[in-house]
Amino acid sequence: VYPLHRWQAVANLTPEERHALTTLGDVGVQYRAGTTIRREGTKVSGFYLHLNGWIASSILLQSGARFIQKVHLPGDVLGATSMVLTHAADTLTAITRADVSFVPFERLRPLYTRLPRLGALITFAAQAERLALIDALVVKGRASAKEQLARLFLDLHARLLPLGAVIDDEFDFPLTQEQIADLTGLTPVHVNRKLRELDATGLIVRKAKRLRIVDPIGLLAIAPIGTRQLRFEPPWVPIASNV
Amino acid sequence: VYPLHRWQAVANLTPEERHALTTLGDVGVQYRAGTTIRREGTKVSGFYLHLNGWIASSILLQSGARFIQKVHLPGDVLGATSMVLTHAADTLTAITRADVSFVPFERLRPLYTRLPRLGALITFAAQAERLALIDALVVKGRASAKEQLARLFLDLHARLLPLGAVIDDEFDFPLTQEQIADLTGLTPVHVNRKLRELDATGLIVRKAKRLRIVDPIGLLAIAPIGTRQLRFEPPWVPIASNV
DNA sequence: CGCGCGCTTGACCAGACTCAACTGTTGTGG
DNA sequence: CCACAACAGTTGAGTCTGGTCAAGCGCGCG
Repeated sequence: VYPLHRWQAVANLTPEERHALTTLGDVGVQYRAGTTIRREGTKVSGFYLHLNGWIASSILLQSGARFIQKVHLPGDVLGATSMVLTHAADTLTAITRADVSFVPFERLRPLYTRLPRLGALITFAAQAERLALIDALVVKGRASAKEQLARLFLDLHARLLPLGAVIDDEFDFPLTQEQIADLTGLTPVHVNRKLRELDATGLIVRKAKRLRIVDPIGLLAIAPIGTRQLRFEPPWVPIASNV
Repeated sequence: VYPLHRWQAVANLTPEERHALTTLGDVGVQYRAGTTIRREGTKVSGFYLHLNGWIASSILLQSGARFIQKVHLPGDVLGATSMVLTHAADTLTAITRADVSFVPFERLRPLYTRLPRLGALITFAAQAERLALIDALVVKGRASAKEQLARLFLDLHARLLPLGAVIDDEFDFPLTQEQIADLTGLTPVHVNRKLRELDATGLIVRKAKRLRIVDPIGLLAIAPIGTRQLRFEPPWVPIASNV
């Protein structure tokens, strides 16, 4: 089932809207770890709702290098940027075993005409993702390797929290160091060194695909940018009719 | 007047829609070069339509460093990401003398309810910007200084073209090297060296705040990523009623 | 006409990369 | 249940891209 926490964090959904969102996608499909869900450059006819697991959205450069634009978690909307294109902009790869639900683009059309609030909330989601990208860009542009890693861990922590996947500041962390490298734009070797450094400084503990944030305040002090608070029901979103 | 080319490139607007867009903003306000239009962290109540000139959207890091997230050109929508926040995410600064038209957020609400196609096109615009950010992020993450500069020039060239501001692959280029540095995440000194290198290689010519792309093919070969073609009237945008 | 900002250049430094070897872990098939 | 292959992680040595600091230059504006 598609979790609605991302939507409910920014608006009170009417039963009708909630129903429209939960029935939006096809039946869930499971992918094994390492499997490709959708490849960059293929024709696109829809996007995906993220039900379960971790999924990477990556892009290839002319040089053949790969960059992971974002690690997606349950509740996210996947591959929606490609709705302005004919061919997919990014490759979606299952990091762990993962479940997604496909949504043909056409199915959005009635949302805009019949449930304008949802149309506005789709804009909201896009803008929120855009903001996250701006932050990522700023960090990539002006922060050191260690600062980037600190931000990555805090970001994942904050996003896993509403999923109930964080216990005592510790959570499953399935990313390999190579994937962290593709995510930060660093090399695997350098990622390794800086990770051990963070570890040695007592800020984090890594063990068997789990990560524990030992010193959240210390990490926050390193992080190059603050966290953002999304606005609930902003004044441009139409008002719910039947609440 | 607010130029609609960005919108008309992706959809056939009805007269009603065109009217709604052109009457969306307040009367234009002019800012002198170097002036701040809106500062990061201040309360936001609306966004801006970009009428004229060059405008930078920048963000400060904890360290005090500045990063220019994007250079905006006429026809752009400015500061719209902050519509999901209470306080502005970015600072808008006029690079040249520039004109903008303010739009209170509330004014978008009737667009979603009464002109659902425009609601969908606002989502479209947000997704297109998001895509541009993904590309910028990928480039920042995996490209060398020279590659980044090549991409910057090609990007500006492509965006200035529909404005009629490019003559014989030459256009006004008001950015200082310090601003280019803030835009690429490099230092002004390094920007200078790489610019002269591009110049010496015969790829570009700089003179008196103008830039000429001498060897577009050569630049394209250096650029780390291709250009994207936006889809016209994608199948999720509601169909125009009275065309 | 001169002052200041933006551009240029040089010398040196450092963070991150490359290459390469080695270790530990995991999962799989005999 | 063990052997081993494959892969992830670790470590070291040397290099290079880009950063830092500092000084000089020149155009354009007041």
